Amino acid sequence: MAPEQSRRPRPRAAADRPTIHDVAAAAGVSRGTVSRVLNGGANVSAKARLAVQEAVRTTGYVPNPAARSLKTRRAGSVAFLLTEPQERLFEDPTFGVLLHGCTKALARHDLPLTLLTAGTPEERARARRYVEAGHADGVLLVSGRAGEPLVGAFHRSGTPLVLCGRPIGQASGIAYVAADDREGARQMVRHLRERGHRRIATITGPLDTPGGVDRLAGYRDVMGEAAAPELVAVGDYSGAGGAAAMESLLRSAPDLDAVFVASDLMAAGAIGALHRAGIKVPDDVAVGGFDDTTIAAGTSPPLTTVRQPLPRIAAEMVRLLMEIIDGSPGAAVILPTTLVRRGSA
Amino acid sequence: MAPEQSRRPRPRAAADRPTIHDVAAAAGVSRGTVSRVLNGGANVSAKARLAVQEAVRTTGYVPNPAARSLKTRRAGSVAFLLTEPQERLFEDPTFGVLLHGCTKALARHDLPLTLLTAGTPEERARARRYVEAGHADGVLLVSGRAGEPLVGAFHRSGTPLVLCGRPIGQASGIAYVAADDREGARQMVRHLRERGHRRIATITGPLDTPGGVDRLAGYRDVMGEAAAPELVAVGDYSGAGGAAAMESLLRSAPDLDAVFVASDLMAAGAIGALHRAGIKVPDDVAVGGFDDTTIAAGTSPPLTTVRQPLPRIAAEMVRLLMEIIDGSPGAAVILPTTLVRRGSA
DNA sequence: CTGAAAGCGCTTACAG
DNA sequence: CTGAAAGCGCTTACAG
Repeated sequence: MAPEQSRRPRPRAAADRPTIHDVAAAAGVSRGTVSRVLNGGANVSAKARLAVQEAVRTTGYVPNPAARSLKTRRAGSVAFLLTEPQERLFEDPTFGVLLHGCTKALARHDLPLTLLTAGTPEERARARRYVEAGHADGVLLVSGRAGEPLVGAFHRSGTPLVLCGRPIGQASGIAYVAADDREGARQMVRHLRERGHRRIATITGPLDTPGGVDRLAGYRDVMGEAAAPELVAVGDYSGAGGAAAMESLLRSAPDLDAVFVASDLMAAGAIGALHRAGIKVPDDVAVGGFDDTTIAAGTSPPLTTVRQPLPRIAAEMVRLLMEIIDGSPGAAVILPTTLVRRGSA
Repeated sequence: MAPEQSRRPRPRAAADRPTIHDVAAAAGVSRGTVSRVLNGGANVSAKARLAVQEAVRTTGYVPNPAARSLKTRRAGSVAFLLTEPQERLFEDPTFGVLLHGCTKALARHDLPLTLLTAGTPEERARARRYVEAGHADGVLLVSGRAGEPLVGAFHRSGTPLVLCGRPIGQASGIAYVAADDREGARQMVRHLRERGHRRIATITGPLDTPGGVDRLAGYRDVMGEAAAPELVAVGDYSGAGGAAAMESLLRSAPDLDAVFVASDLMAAGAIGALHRAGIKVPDDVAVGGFDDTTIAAGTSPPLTTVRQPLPRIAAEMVRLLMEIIDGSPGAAVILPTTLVRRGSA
């Protein structure tokens, strides 16, 4: 343990902040009545309500969340948990958009979002301790790999949990929200075929992720027997990994005329590799991506890609989590993708 | 108010979790002794300590954070506040890296990070309410524009606060951590000059941000009288904005032979614009960026840029905030940048 | 509709 | 070194 581990913040300033007692005194009512006004105002006379509201204003009262939490047994916040080893998370705009969308959706319920990252066993233990201490009312879990231990742990402990992406290698009954990865991949590969391409390669995501598995499956659905092994390279969702996979495909299948890449970030890497090899996009090789993040508009040529409705995914994740926290059994929500045509294919 | 605003989570499962009382009973000591063991263990006999530790293990006890918080008047968490209007935040990897770095550094103090975004007045009010309710022990504030109202508000209320980037248009005495933007810009422009470029343009950040102002100042330091007005275009830190600014420069100064762009994301946009104009990078026009995020390695050609030590900035922000929470007066920390040479200049 | 009272689960002087 | 007790600031049956 590093010495800093024991450093904890000191109390804030003075305890001169007004409490519910001060408000009650100012309004000339009991603390119970103040509390009732603050919590929906059932069974409160208009006169009492007005007096309390006025007193809240004049005293500048803000309820103490810890006290409220202690009594209600609700944390009043939700954890957003990223389970990935690398910094890769922040290389790919996908996560940021999701994070932002969840933050916004939660804000409408006045719930803040606590960010937890858990790439190492130590971080996993910390995240679990945090949630199971009751610090969060529920967990939004992003990027779980096959058999992610925290998914199982939270599922078993009854922690309200919603995943982003179809769970792989987990017990059934886990709530999740995902784009229709498989159909999205089909849309892209069909598009490439309609444009006359036949030797269509693919760069997949990691095969222990739903985006890796399902987008490859969609590719195979459309390609059928044309999906030769030398046309498939496994990527890792990074830009550098996309470039490396492209170079490998160029060696294994030099006659390829198109490539479907399972993420925009990898597609940007692949386009770079094609440029360096002196291959023109889309004239020599067409490139299709997946995600439609800001990366897509920025490549040269701009990337034809499959749009995941990320803001909607985030909103649905929050909606589902709220329902589960309220006692619903959860669900799987699959959202449609759309093909976005730009210059690369 | 939307109806969902009133929806709040219900209590978690049963209150069957062990409390400090159960641990005390199991260990055969008082609750006070359990608490002392849990909080550093001063003045506790070895025997009592062992008994308590064993009891904690057998009962599976985890302290209730709300109860602890109520008593100690510490929130036990820190807010990471992003004050920007757009989704732009998540377009630029800079923020993600910072966020990740702060999360990791805080984790070493066992403090979770709560993400707050405040681009609109409504969000600002919410963020302020949140922090001033005592939900956070301090605030890490990123991307404050000149005169950002929340900076002033937190500073005045005595909330422990550390900014990322030099504050502009604020009272003095606000703690911050920043890269040496001005010197970093000088490094890049000097490099371009050493490579023989003379008509060096620049695309700045917004001029109400420190990165906008200070990197432009560094450019002017080196360029001197060669910094003609037609060589300066103001960008907005977005990829599209970088492209637009580049196109504008190409019109105002068609003879430019290099451009220093104040962020990698804008530089990527600028390179795209140059490609579309049929201008070769770096042969016709050299391009230098700023940040050294993952974007830099992904452009074609790879971007020569100025590295901001983002992980270190994050670590220093957390270190400073901890000190301020502990009662220190704060400080300004300026970290050196380094030139990273790749293919674009 | 409202007040008085109990209690959520901790921490921390205060005695001893 | 340790226990008994007070109290942090709320909410919520319970009476009335």
